[in-house]
Amino acid sequence: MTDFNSKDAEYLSKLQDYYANWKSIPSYASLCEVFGIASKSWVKAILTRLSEAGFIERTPDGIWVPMRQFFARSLAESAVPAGMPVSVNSGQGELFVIDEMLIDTPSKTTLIPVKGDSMIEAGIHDGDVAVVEKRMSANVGDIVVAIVDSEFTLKTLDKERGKFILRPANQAYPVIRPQGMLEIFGVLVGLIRKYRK
Amino acid sequence: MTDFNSKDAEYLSKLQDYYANWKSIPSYASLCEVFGIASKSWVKAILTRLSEAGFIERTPDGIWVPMRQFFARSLAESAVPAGMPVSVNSGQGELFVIDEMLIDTPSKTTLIPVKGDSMIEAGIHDGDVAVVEKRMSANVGDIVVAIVDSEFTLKTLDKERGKFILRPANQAYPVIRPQGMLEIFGVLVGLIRKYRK
DNA sequence: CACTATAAAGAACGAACGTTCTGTTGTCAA
DNA sequence: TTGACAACAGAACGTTCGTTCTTTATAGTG
Repeated sequence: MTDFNSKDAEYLSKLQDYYANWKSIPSYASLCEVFGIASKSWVKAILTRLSEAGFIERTPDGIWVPMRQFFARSLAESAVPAGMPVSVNSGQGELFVIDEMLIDTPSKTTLIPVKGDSMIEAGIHDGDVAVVEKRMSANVGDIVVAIVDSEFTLKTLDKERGKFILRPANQAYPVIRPQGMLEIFGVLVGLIRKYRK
Repeated sequence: MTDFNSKDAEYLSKLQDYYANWKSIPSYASLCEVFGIASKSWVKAILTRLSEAGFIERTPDGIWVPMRQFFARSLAESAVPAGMPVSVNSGQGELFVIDEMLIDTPSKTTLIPVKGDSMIEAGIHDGDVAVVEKRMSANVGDIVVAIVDSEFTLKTLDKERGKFILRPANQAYPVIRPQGMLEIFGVLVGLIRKYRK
């Protein structure tokens, strides 16, 4: 048994595509097709290495399922894809979310914890989890996740004298008028909140 | 093959208990234990009747999974249990929610669509889905689902001169001072919102 | 008492699955 | 040229699963 290597990174990528919208439980035979190989035993060897590297794990049923960090490398550090059961650490306890509506474009949807209360008047609180669909463009009035000073910020998209601005839903926060191009990460499509017990 | 009968209602009840916090995929052999019988073929006959009655269905993998109305009879019409993958029709699209933290007491947790804006200052909007843990009692400061005039209402629990009152988070709504016993349905433990696309 | 429907047990069988072991390439360095 | 190793392919085996068929026990009814 060898270690995780560059070849395994290819298989990891294929497995990510598979898990992004899996409709059936993976078996070694079906994963042969996913990997494009013919050997069940080699599939097992690959999966074993991927699990030793911490990307997947086995349920008590023996089913290979992805772990939290499975998709982490391809996304921002705080973002986790929806469209499949993933765990998001939002304060205490874990929250699992599957959104059927989002399954169509699963890799485009991420969950991002909300920090601060700049959108509190829109009912979006500190600690809420935002369900965000990754898109480059948005419409005026949409609540968007924009990248300002290389940080995520959640604001309402608006237009002022022909230029896009980011409007907070909190009087205490200033309107953001970005110089040049406005970099939009995605559009808010859902929200999840958790009350402490 | 006979129709759904009273005996099947017993099995339905046992199946509800099983699905409330299933940790493994059901097989005919494992469901023998759930039902307390020894015959796989009879398990299949039972499941077939339950599916014809609309309580469960089979996935393309052949796995028996509960349908939406599976738990409906034991709960209020608008309430659906969390703790397992269920579908909640909240406006457009379906929303699937599993909450690991709630799995411990799954049958006690329900999802209830929020109507009205009496809690809007607490960031709870019309159309949001409230995750409610069914409890008879609550603490002052908790947001509770109470039954007032045989209707669900979501308010903050407070105390005034030794008596419990229900305080809305909206100036336009009055404080509710129930006569006699205050009937509490449950405590708000989570919130889910969905923005139209 | 005989008859019949219901409720369940149990055997039998093939297909699918996971696991292990052995065999076959291809590559690369010594 | 040979040896070693990585990257697979494929056979073999035991187990589990779902399905179907047959048989048995129980309860009710005329």
